[in-house]
Amino acid sequence: MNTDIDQLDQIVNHKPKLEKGEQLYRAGEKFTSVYAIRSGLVKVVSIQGSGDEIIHGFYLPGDVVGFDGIAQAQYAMTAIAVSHTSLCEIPYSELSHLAEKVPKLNTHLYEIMSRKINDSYYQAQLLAIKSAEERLAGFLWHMMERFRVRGYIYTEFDLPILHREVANYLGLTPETVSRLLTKMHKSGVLTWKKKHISIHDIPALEILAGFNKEGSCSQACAKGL
Amino acid sequence: MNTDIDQLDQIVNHKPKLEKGEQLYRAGEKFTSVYAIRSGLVKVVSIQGSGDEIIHGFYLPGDVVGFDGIAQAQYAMTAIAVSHTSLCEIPYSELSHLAEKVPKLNTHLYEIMSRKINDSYYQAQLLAIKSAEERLAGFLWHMMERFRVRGYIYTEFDLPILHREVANYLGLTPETVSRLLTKMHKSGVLTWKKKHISIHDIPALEILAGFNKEGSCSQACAKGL
DNA sequence: CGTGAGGTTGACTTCGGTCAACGTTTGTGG
DNA sequence: CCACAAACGTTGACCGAAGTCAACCTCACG
Repeated sequence: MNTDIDQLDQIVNHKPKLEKGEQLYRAGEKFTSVYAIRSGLVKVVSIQGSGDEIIHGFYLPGDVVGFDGIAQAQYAMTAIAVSHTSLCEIPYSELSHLAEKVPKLNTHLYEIMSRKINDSYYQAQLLAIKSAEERLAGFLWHMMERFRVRGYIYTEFDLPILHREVANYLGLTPETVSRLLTKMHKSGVLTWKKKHISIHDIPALEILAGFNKEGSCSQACAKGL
Repeated sequence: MNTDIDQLDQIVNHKPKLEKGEQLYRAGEKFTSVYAIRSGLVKVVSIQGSGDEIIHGFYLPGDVVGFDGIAQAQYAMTAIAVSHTSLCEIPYSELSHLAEKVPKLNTHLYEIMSRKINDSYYQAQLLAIKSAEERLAGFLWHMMERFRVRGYIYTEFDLPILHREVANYLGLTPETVSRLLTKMHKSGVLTWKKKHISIHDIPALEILAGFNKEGSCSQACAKGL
């Protein structure tokens, strides 16, 4: 077991930190590696001809980005550091070579990718859910949950992303996000000031996210991610 | 090469056909197999406590469903046959066992899963795109493209799904879908009558889907799926 | 300081959802 | 094979949630 980890360690390159706004990889570039995030925050986007971007996901420490590149041997998306970020580069050729000798690694990779598939199902669900309030509440609840399962403090955390970016991710406008945050703040559910989030009333947040009316399924589903 | 295929053939169970409406697997069930679709159409949904479903994807012959189950050793979604469907069951334990001996199989599986990840990125993009018209046009264009890359006739094809289901998938209402289809029909872009689609004006469809204003990226990206 | 990016708030508009009535197709049983 | 029912599809009138536009505020940073 430990030797497996050791072998993995040998192929990992510890990349220097990325500054805010720097690109990790660009859509269309040759696919070479996946990256494990050690600290910071990365957003994965696709960039339209008009220049604006569509945000497909935010990735926290412990997440792995770059799997979008496997299918076509080139990255399908662009990954950008949202804050100062340090990461590990894992060259794919060496990874798959190693995986041939360590079946457990394959199993693990399948799990990661399967989880990503379920993740995007969850996002699709967020977007298909009607109201803006449910989307935003659902998004914030999901972020909270991600901190929780990682064993971090989850009622208070930093989220160094702009309202504009959340709006983009949820298919809303910054104005709507702002209005909803004001509303949630006034009703004592949570506060988001200066890139810091404090959750005050988790049950209320879950109600806003629409968990109650859908029964336990949605919440349980989301929790699994 | 051929022997690899032979080995794969040995672990595949050729399931009898599924009737319309029958479930292939249910969310929460123990994960055992993935399924390759031979003919017909399968939808993958999550079912809410309220009883209604959220449709996450439609799968055509040649697609493989069931990867949602890997992450947690149980299916995260429910798969339902939309029309009479025949498929191959591929037991996952035997698949991963075989993959240990045939590295190429792993590579292939990674590609399939990576493609699925990109697929759901594309759906998220559809949902995040503002207008109902762009969503519907984008959806229809994408279906057409899927027939095209499979080498089928792609300006005429059967799509045995209800308006209600497309609406659900796109986060719209059946009424809106109906109105838009009427509009597209009148303007000579395409016709969808009796579960049969005829595309008359592909460039017009692409404009409706918003490909022009986003430059080549979105279209190229979607094509890769 | 001043400047510019981001956030907030308000007035107005619009797209698409809702509700309801009606038309059409499908499938079933007599 | 027809008749009926139920599900699906279409169309219209209306309404509300969220987008747009604009003005103003706040804060970080040079």
